[in-house]
Amino acid sequence: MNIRETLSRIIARAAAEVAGGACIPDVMIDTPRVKAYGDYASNIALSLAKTLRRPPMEIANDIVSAIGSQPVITKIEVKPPGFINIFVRDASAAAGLAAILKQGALFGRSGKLTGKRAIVEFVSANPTGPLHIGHARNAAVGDCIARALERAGCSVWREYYYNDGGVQMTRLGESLKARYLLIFLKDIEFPEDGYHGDYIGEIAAQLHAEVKDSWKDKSITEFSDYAKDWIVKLIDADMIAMGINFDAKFNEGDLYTDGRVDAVISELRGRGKVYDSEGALWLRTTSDGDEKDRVLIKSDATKTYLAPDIAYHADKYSRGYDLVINLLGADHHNYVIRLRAAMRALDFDPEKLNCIIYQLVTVKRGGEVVKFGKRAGDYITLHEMISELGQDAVRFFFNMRRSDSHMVFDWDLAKEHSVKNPVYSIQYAHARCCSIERKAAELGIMFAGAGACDYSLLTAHEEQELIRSLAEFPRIVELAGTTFEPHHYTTYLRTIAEQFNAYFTAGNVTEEMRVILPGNPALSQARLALILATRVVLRNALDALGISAPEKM
RNA sequence: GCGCCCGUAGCUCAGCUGGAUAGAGCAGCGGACUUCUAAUCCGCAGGCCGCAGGUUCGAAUCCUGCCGGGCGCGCCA
Repeated sequence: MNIRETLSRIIARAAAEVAGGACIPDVMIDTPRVKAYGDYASNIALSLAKTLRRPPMEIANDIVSAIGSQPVITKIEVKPPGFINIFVRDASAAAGLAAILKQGALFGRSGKLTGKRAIVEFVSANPTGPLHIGHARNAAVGDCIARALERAGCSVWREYYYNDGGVQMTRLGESLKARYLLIFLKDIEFPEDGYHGDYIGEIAAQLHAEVKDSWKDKSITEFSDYAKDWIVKLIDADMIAMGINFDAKFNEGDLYTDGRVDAVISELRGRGKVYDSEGALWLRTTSDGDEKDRVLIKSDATKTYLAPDIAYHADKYSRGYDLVINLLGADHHNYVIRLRAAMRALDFDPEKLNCIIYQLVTVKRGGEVVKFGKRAGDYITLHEMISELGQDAVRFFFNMRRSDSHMVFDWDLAKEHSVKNPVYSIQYAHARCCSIERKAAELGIMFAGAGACDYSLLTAHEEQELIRSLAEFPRIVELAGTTFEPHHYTTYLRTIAEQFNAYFTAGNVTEEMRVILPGNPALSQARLALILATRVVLRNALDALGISAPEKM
C-alpha cells in the first residue's frame, strides 16, 4: 500500500467518524502545486459541507482532530476555505521505492478492472487498399487502450472486423483488371469510380510479371481475389510492424452465411423496433436522438452495412464482454447513435458500448502541412510511417494527444533522434538509468537490495520530487485504464524523464549529487535504489504503450 | 441549416473529471558541464484559458447563447 492509499484510508475513517451516519464521498487526495499546501491535500471537508450543513472549516478541524497523530504524517493543517493539507515524513515517502523495486514489472498494475472482460475492435479496414495515417492513429491508440485496460486488470480481446465482399471488391477487381490490361493493351477505360491509388499499379505490375498476358479474359472476381490477397498481406505485415497482435479477425461475410444477419433482423422485427416504409425496412434510431431512422434492408432487398454490423455487435455482446470498445474515425462519428440504438433495441446494455472517436490527423512535414484525405490516392501510408519513423515513435506520437484532439503530427520531430523528440529523451533517460547501474557494477558496487537501504538519506529536492512522481504511477495506470485514455502515459513519462534528467545532471554539476559515491556506501545504495525504481517505472510505462526501453543507446 | 469534436504562451499540446498562485515541450534570449551517456540541465521572457452570461464557497473544467475551425449529414461503407 502506498502513501496515498494510506492517507486516504486515514482520512476516510476520520471523515466517517465526523460525519456520523451521513455517507461520505470518495476521498480524493491531490498533490498541491504550492509546496506550502503540503505534500498531499484533501478537499473532503468542502464536499461534506453541503450534506452536513456545517461550515467546511469546522468540519476540517474536526476531521484533523479525529485523525490524531499518525506515524506517516509530520504535520497536518487546515487552510481556508477548508482544505486539509498533509505533510509527510520523507522516509515514509521514500519507502515507496522499496515497493516499486519489489514489484518490478508488476508495479503499477491496478486491480480496478480485475475480473472484467473487454473486447477492443480497432483498425477494421476493409482490404481495398493499404492502411493510411488515419488507420495508424486507430492502430496506435487502439492497441494502447487495450494495453491500458490490461494494466488495470482487465482481460482484453483484440479484434479486427472486415468486409471482403460486395461492390467495393468488384470495383477493386475492375480497377486491377483495367490497370493490368493497360500494361499491354491500349484504349482500356479505367472504371469511373475505381480505385486510383498507385498500389493498384503495383499489384498489376506484379500480376503481369507472374502471368504475363494470360489473364486477359479472366473474370473480375479473379482479379479482385488477387488484389485482396495482396492487400491483406500488406495489412498483416503492417500490423506486425506495429507490434499489434489481433486475437481474431472477424469477417462480415460469415454473418450472412450462417444466417445471423437475418436472425437479428427478425429479432428486431419481433420486438417492434423496425418498420416497413417506401419498400425498405427501417430501424428506429430517432428514439436515441438520431436525425433520422436508418435503413436496414433497401428497397432492392439488399442490406445496408448497418444490418451485419448490428449482428456483429449482438455477437460481441453475446460473448459476454463487460466492455465493448470500438475505435472510430471522426468521419464515422454519427454511426455511434445507430449502433447504440440498435443495442438498446435488442435489450443489450448500451452503457457497455464505448465508441472512442479520434479526430482526423494533420501532418506537418518539411515545414509543410499535409492535410489527410486531400486527394484520392494521395496519402501517407502506415507503412511509410513505420519504415521512416519506427514503431516506437508512431506509437508515442499518436498517444501524445487525447483522441478528441485534432492533432498535428510533427513528422520531422518524430524522425529526429535528439532530445527534442520526446520518445528519444525518455528512452535515453531509461538507458541512462541502466548505464548508472553498469557503472556501479564496474566500480564493484552492487545493489544490496530494496530492504537494505536507508531511504531517509534521500533528502535532496530533486530526489524528493522524483520519488513523489514515481509513486504516482499506479494512479496513472488506473486513470488511463478506466478512462480509455492512454495519452496519460506519455504525459507522465515526460515528467519522469525530465525530473530524472535534472537529477542526473545535478550530479554532473555537483560531485555530492552523484548516485555513486564510493566514499559513501549507504547513500550510494539509497540512490541506486532510486535509480532502479525510476528505471522500473520508465520501463513499465513504456511497456504500457508497447514502446521499447533500450538499455543502451 | 442540423449533429459531433476542437478553441489554453509565437507553435504543438497537457491540465488527473469542480480546487488554492495556469503547466510542459518546441521556437527566442541568457547561462552551466573536460559526465554517472551533452541524445543533458538551469534561468529569463511569454496567458482576458475564443467571447458573453449563468450555476456555487470556488469554473480552463459544468449549463446556455454567440464567434471561429474540423468532420458528418445517401436505401454508400
